[in-house]
Amino acid sequence: MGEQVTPRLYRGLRDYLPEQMGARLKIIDTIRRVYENYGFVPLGTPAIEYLDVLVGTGGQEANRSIFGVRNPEDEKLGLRFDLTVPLARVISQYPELPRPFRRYQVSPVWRADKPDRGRYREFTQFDIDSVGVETEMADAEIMAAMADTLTALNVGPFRVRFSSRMVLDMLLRFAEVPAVLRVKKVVGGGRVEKETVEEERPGADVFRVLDKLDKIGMDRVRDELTTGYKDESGDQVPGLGLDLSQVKRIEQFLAIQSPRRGEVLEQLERTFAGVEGAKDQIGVLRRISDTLGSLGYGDDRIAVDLSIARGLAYYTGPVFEAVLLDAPQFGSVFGGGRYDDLVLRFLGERVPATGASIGVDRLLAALVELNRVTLRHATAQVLVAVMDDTVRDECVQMAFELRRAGIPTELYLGSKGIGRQIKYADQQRVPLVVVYGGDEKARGVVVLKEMEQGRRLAAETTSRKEWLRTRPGQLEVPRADLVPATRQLLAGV
RNA sequence: GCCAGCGUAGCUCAAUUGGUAGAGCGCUAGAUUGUGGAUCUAGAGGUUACGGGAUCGUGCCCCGUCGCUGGUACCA
Repeated sequence: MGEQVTPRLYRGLRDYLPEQMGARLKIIDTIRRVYENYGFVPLGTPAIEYLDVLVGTGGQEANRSIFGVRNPEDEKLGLRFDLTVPLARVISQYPELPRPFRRYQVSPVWRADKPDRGRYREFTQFDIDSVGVETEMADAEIMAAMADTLTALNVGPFRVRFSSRMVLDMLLRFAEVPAVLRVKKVVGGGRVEKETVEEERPGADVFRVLDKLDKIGMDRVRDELTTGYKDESGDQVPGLGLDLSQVKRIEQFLAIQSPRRGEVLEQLERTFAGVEGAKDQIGVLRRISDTLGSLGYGDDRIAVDLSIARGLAYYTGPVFEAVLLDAPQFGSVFGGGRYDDLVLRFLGERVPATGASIGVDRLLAALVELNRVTLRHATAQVLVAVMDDTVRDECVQMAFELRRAGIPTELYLGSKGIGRQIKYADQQRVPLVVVYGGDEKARGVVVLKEMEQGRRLAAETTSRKEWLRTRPGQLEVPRADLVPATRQLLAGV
């Protein structure tokens, strides 16, 4: 025999054992129902794409943490890192597709990042996007679908928040932040000698810092915008070198907060009164807010939050994200926005598009933590136990009667005794067990065992004799009534 | 990527100043005359992450690799 191989999983990847997989599929079904209710149509694309399709000809795969793929022809291939780039390719490749093209797609994506709590190298995204629509009604519709999805998923209280990339661009103008910042940065440490170098950073780097506001607080944000600071571990965090008047204006902007959407927008309009183009952009947000309001999406579920700074490189208009209020540590479970440059790379033209993406795995992790999903190993509602060979044929018959009646049923195919069989059902949380042996056969009945009820009653007795005598949670029905009696019991479970 | 800590049975952990590994839970089988729980009995399961070094001798010390955890950076 050859050398044995250690069974193991590449870091950042997971198996989905039946319990988790069942819960995932349920989540996916629920989301899909909502998306189809909005009339989005399904799309599928391959996991593997040409590298230049993924990253453009610039070849920045290093900082995009793409997994490469080796093939026999030695071509430059990679695994998709999101579902939006494949969508852009499809839009460009099939001009015959109807516009607007409103599609949903649920697929795994891969990123070669450092795995972290709730962050994996393979994870599944479920996206909706509307391509070819200019109107902000499309953005409002995406947010409504986000809210409806989270409601359908029974995640508990949540908040969808939105802002706009344009608003943040205006902030740079308002605070007079230049397009290019010169940043002093310490490199090295450890075995390499430390030295200070100067680096050019885009003005939009300000947003990267603002995004940390929740996490590190205003004092630290102020430090990082100006001179930098040393954190607990002694690491020097470089500052962006802004001056105090610039920071003051940014703080003035960040102070615009209210649980009421209308109020935030009013304040913003006042603050940005002198900024060119501000009125138009704020008008877009106001129309979105009004539309949502008239549809019954109140301030409790959807809010305007100017601190959202997600994914700026790529968005060109409204941006949205959703957080679970009972599980804020999971961050944004659902996010998106408008990105009108989607197809530029392929077609050289602008095609307006807006959409959102929900992280199925992060969501499941949050729901497990919140105790809002039941992890059940079994799909069967009924286990037909087999007492011995003399009743085997009839047990097989019964199992198929139940299946043909549409009741998910497992027929016990192992070789253990009746006690083990019931334990097997117990461990997998199969709610009902059919027991049928010589006694039942002689009397023309079957025994239906309600496992959950038995579990409760078992706690009340310590004597096995008593436990066996009462046989908690069992009832006998005529053999002929198997299917209707089972159906009735399951309705009560 | 960087910093720190950790890595002993499926899980949670124990093992006195270095003297060649143990418990609970779980699992398996059985008993309680055809029933989950409780109880009782028995059993399986570990090259102490991996590789090297120092030592008469190491789970324990040193070096390296890998993995995990926390922090930090990154996150289209």
